[in-house]
Amino acid sequence: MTEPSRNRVGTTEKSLTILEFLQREDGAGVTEVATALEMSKSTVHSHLTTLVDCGYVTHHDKQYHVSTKLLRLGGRLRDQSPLYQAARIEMKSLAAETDGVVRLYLKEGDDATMIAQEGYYPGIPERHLGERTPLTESIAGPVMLAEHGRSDGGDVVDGAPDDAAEAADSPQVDDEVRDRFARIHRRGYAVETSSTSSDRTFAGALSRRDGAVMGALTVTVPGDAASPLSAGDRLLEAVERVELSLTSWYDSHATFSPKHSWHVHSH
Amino acid sequence: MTEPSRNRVGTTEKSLTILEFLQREDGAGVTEVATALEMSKSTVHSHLTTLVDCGYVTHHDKQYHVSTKLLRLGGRLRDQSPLYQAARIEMKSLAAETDGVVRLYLKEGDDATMIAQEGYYPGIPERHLGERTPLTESIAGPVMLAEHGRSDGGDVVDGAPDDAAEAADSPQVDDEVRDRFARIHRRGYAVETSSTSSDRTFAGALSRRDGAVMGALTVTVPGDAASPLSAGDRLLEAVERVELSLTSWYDSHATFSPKHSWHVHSH
DNA sequence: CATGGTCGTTCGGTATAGTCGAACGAGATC
DNA sequence: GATCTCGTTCGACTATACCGAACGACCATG
Repeated sequence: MTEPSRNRVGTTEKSLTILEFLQREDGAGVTEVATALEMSKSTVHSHLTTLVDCGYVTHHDKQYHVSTKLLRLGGRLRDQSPLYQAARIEMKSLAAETDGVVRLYLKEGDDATMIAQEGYYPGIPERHLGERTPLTESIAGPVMLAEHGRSDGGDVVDGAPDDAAEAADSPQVDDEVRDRFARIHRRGYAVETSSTSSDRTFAGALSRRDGAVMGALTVTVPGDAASPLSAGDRLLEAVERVELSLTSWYDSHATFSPKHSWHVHSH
Repeated sequence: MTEPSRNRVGTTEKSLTILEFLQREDGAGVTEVATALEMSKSTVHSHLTTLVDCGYVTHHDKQYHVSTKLLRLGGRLRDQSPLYQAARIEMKSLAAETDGVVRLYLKEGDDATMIAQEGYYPGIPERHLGERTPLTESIAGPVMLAEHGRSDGGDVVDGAPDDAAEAADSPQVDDEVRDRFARIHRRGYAVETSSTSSDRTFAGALSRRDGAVMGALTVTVPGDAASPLSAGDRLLEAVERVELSLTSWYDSHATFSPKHSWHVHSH
């Protein structure tokens, strides 16, 4: 937030700060924004009218709210991503057969972003659309780190200075992480039981044929589910089918589309 | 787009234009943006670095893409909306029982925005998350207009100068619109058969207890579905349950929260 | 009915900062 | 190794974003 490099265009930065403030506060008035962000009322008013004119903010009854334009722009990004295109069908059938909640994560850098969700039951641990969590948290991350390590062929923990190394920076947890990764490798997926509820979550990594980890697929079933065991096996089937569809997508789109490298974010 | 009023902060407007250009083009380089938007390269570079620093754009391999931050901000907006909170559970069960695709629309002004989707089958008419369509198109709109007219008690077509009046501005289609609305009133929901495929879509309006139309619920089933008749009845059940949950939400949150008026947009 | 308070909005002066063109360096292509 | 293209940096100019003050509306309160 505080300027790390000498970029430019502080005006845009200010507008986006106001936008995110409206997001956090679920709407606000002019003076409310001005006092909170320590700006003059007239400046805030200018920025808000600009955001309204551009369609990012609505202005009803002296209250400014963020509009659905952000959802529209973000939704188009998701709908166009090959990962979502490849996973849509399997997410639906996986959720239907396991009667659980299926979530699709996109790996970007050292974080995992939840970009799609299928199915719902009350009491499930909340996870918001677009929520970004570090790879070291919440099974979807570790399963990708483990898969990333396996694709390199060597040991992950004390191997190359990788993303995975950050997950095992403290030596005393080396064995623990190593064991966890070994278990993931053996089964092909990871399991986690919720600490608050009795829900079980199964997670599998989605890799391209060249080994690049693109994301992860997750299915959460309630503790009193009919057959919690088969959920893991069913997840593996879904993962394989998604990967198959994913590689076929890349094969068909590999012909001259340098623009659609679709951010592998490998380093 | 072209300045309708003398607002302010043209810089922000320029940044957002660049952002939307990246959205449309699925990523681009500096000069590509500069030539397309008729700006100097240095200016574009400044704006892009700012957007990157704020997290709205990623910068990999000399290509700038919009990031998932838009999805995150838009997703939080959706997840916090009472309409989505009230409809989540019913959307899931409705999709499971009809084996179709359930969509939730939010009424904002004279448009309907698709904010949630549950279920999927290949070949379904595409509709993107956050997509905004006029109320006169695509059943979700008309069903809201019809419900809006009913809540006013009078005839919609030549009644008060309302939102609905715009749907019937041309006199020769008055009867057609009136008949359609009457049919919707009689059954409680609207039906539409896809012109391209044989899919059938059932739509019902979601109103608050005071009569304000908040949105619409939609279920699309393939033409060769098992029991297409029951989908409409099942939809009605879902609509009633969502409305029940919605009014209870407003009752519990009515106690001093002027900020969460949640844009009824009735104007 | 009057009045003090709050809020949103408008207006013009001033100095900040966003814009532009030119120049530099890296990378690819032939 | 030469030439083109692209991304990035730098400095000067001036457009323009910022601010404070003032105005009008709207609610409470006396």
